[in-house]
Amino acid sequence: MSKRIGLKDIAKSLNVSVTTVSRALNDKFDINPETRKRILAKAEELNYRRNAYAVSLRKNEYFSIGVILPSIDHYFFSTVLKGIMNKAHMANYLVIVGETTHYIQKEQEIIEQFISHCVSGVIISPSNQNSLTNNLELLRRKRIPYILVDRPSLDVNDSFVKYDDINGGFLATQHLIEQGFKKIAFIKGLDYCVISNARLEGYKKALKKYNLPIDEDLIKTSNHMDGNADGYLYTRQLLLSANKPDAIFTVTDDIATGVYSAAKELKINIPKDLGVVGYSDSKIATHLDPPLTTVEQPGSEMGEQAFDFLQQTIIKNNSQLKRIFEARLIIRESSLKSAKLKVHKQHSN
Amino acid sequence: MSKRIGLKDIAKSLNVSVTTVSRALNDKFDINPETRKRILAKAEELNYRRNAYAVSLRKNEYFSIGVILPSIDHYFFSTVLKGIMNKAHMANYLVIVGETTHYIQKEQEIIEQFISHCVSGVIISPSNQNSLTNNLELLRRKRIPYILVDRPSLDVNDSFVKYDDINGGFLATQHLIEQGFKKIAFIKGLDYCVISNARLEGYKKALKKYNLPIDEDLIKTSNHMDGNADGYLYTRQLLLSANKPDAIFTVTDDIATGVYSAAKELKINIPKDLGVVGYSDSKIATHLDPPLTTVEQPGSEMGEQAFDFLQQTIIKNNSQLKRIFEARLIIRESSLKSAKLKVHKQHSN
DNA sequence: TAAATCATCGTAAACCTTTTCGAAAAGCCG
DNA sequence: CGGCTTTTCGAAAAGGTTTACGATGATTTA
Repeated sequence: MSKRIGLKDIAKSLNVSVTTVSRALNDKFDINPETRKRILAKAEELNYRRNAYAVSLRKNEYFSIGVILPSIDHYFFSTVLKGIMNKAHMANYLVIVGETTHYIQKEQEIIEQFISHCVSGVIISPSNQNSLTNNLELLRRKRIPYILVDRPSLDVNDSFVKYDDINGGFLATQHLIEQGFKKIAFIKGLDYCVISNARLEGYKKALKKYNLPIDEDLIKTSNHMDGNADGYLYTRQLLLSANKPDAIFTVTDDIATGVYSAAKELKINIPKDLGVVGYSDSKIATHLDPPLTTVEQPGSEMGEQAFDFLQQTIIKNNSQLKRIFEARLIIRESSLKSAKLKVHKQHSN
Repeated sequence: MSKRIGLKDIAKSLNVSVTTVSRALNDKFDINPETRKRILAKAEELNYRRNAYAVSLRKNEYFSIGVILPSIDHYFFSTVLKGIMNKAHMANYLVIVGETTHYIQKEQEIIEQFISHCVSGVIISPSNQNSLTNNLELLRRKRIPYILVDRPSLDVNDSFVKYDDINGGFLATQHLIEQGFKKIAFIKGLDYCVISNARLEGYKKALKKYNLPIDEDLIKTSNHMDGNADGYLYTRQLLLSANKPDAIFTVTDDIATGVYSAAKELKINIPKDLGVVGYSDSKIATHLDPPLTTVEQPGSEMGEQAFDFLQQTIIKNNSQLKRIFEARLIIRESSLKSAKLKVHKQHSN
């Protein structure tokens, strides 16, 4: 195994001191341009590379950030990561990634690992609201700045980046109402999922605004593991009941795909007999037949914003940076009872 | 800014030496269990965390690997990353990720960054065949082991993990032929894309085996930037020409979605009037209408295998580890001319 | 010409750990 | 009780780099 070559090796082979070599490579002023040239040439010849560990240790600055995501192959999160990495690369930060696969235990291990590796900051989309308090406390005690992504914070001092899910739910539901659907079901996520609850709140708000009754029988809960299957089952159940809805709003696009399957099986036409609106504008949405109306979630933009916030916090010690992305409805065919696509106002309240 | 606390702080507050503290925290044998307990308690109290940089520097072992992918939000790559991270987490390796967005310049920068950060090894899915030689040379000169993912190597000594794309192309085409399709078009990728060429080879091989003519007019080239659009355009072109095919095999599922769009627009029924087979079994495949027949690419498995290979190379200095994953056709409705799903042998030759 | 300035370089400490070596103290044996 | 091992600990070096400081010789200034 060939030893990694360092400043010492260059110094020895040129009969100068390590300091001089360091000065040459770092473009310091107090060095003879002549020897500088010789050193650079030698460094090139020996294929020298800085040892970032030694540099960081000495200068006490660690140019790396950690990113913690629940699931990396989920399209939304992968775009968030893309946004983060894009900005991070430009700012010369190293990006260390950890995937929790929704286990709080793993989340904690990753955080511990990141702390040991002296990350300058962390961008995290917590797996679970309950775990949040304990695991984030680890970072707080170490005074490592962090930015929450797509999850609201429990601590008022936290910085975060999220979507306006309430308004998202509102816009989706309002759109269905304005299209003439009268009985709108909602398939939501688990009870402790704050995002799902926010969308549910928006859903209810819209119903109230248009004086439609809130029928708890039309609100179903998916356990979020296999959205497709849940969507299928609940849709069957809903469409076969006496209390049949004429539209379904789902908390994720994934669930909406299940709605499609059930509708097709029962020979119910989307959108004429059943309006459908999903959430997230995932890749699938445009490829469904008919294309799915959904609420946009520009993950990449959110990732970039998160990195910007983190960098500001690291450098200027800023705190309480918050950004709520506006919800934007993307209207496609699945919700258009009247075939023509009407222009629709995007904001409410 | 509160200073990071180290061994020294614990030592001072307990009136012992730094060595003793280190021994206690590392469970060495020559330490009094009594003092060990005191030290551990103090470490806990002060919320001490190892400085991984100092440890690595001293022990000269760097437990991290770098992963370089062309595009992180591409579903296949995100599953590869998932597989890698899964194994890496268990083996206690830090995972550093870089995304080239298909720029060889960026790929080089990332590699340089990784070298500086003393990664123990690299898993890379190169952006471009041409860049490969130069950029990998950087790693080779530093004797940093690397595993190629989903790209064949130019150097016979390289370790890699890939799919049997030739057989994949063969199986897909053979399946269409056996379903009764006579005139099968192929929409391929760019000319220098080795993967695309392998699938093309399989396509031709199948045609030859069944004594069907190879018609270059039926072979189209997508530039791989917007598969959907290319698929749409070429399909229109093909279906409107005199030399109309009755089936289309595409080099990616993405392109196949374009085929669907065009077919729907021209009111051509899939699969009755047009058989379609894609490649990759991406998320979309099952949600298309009809569900798309495609060739499987279990990215996660491949990622795990890549990590295993890398670890073996790091530890036992192995080389030339190669694994070619079998191609497996996933038959769905888009290719079933005869409605019944017949059992199909998976291997050829 | 003595003194002051300048350009260039080296010495040594520091960053935080681990590890080798040796030292002190305590226990054991005859 | 003298010599032995055993237990427990500390001093110091090492890992690769940066930096404060001092040193040297050359050049300029008065």
